[in-house]
Amino acid sequence: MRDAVTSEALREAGLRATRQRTTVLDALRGRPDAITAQELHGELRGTGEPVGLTTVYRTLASLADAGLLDAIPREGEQAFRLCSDDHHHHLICEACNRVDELTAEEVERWVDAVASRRGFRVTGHRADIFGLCAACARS
Amino acid sequence: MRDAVTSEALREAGLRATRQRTTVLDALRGRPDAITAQELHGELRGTGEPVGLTTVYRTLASLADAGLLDAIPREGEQAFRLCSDDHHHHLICEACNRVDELTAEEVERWVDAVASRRGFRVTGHRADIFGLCAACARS
DNA sequence: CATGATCATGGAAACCGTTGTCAATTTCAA
DNA sequence: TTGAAATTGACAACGGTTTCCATGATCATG
Ligand SMILES: [Zn+2]
Ligand SMILES: [Zn+2]
Ligand SMILES: [Zn+2]
Ligand SMILES: [Zn+2]
Repeated sequence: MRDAVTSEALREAGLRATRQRTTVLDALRGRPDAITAQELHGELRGTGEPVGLTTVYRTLASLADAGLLDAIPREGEQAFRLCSDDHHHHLICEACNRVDELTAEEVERWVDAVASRRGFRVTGHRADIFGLCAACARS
Repeated sequence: MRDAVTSEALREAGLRATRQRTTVLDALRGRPDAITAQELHGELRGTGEPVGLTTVYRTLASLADAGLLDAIPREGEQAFRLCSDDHHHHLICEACNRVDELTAEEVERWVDAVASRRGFRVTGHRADIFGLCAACARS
């Protein structure tokens, strides 16, 4: 019963709780870094619960659609990370791919101010910081 | 001699001022929207100054490297737009691809505050607003 | 339990934006 | 003018992602 929460989350996302999907979602839990479909496929390949590459791609896309994952663009490919429901921004380490969530009142106010000043109808915005996390910077 | 400025800009970027490169850079002048390599290649195909697709790709990449262009990521591909030298953010219309530059003191302060608070070594940041420009919103 | 109807899986092939290859051409300093 | 070095462009290759489709799992319903 170690994946009761996982199955629940999948069902809430409107997805059947298959072995593959719970495996993918479980692999994401507690992981501080964003990971790509290919990387995840590689990691699962070794374990007793492999998941087809196509299925990993599909599952990550579905979970991101459902708002359970954030898509973190990386050089030429796309990485994913479990995220909270609420709107947030990111602190992204380019060395270890760790992603921390940030709330940013000043950014939200900036967006509103700019939009109303220029008659712009906002559908979304993005504000992320790239660099080296404390651990990576020290080495 | 209508492209004296263009040639000059190319040379400053460390690139020879060939017909193809001046054509590409001229096509970008005065254009309010970001455009992809394929789109630009298509537009130039009709004119008397066509440029090979590979060359368009290479030229846009070089100009972006030189800091003359901003790369604006679009669904699965990359669009480019002439930009100013100084650091700035973007107001991006998803309908007409118009891109306006924004300066944002609040954002810069936010980045510094977050970084110093979490011992993060910043190498870059991004803050862009997506939606519909005044013209597109009204239709 | 059947028993279909629907959804999910995964290997292989296709897709598509982009980059590499390389012979022919152009640029530019001397 | 001239030759070394840079540039061009048709074409092939690349790599992440998606599509195909035959097989297998899931889930109502009787
Ligand atoms: Zn790190
Ligand atoms: Zn925000
Ligand atoms: Zn617009
Ligand atoms: Zn900034």
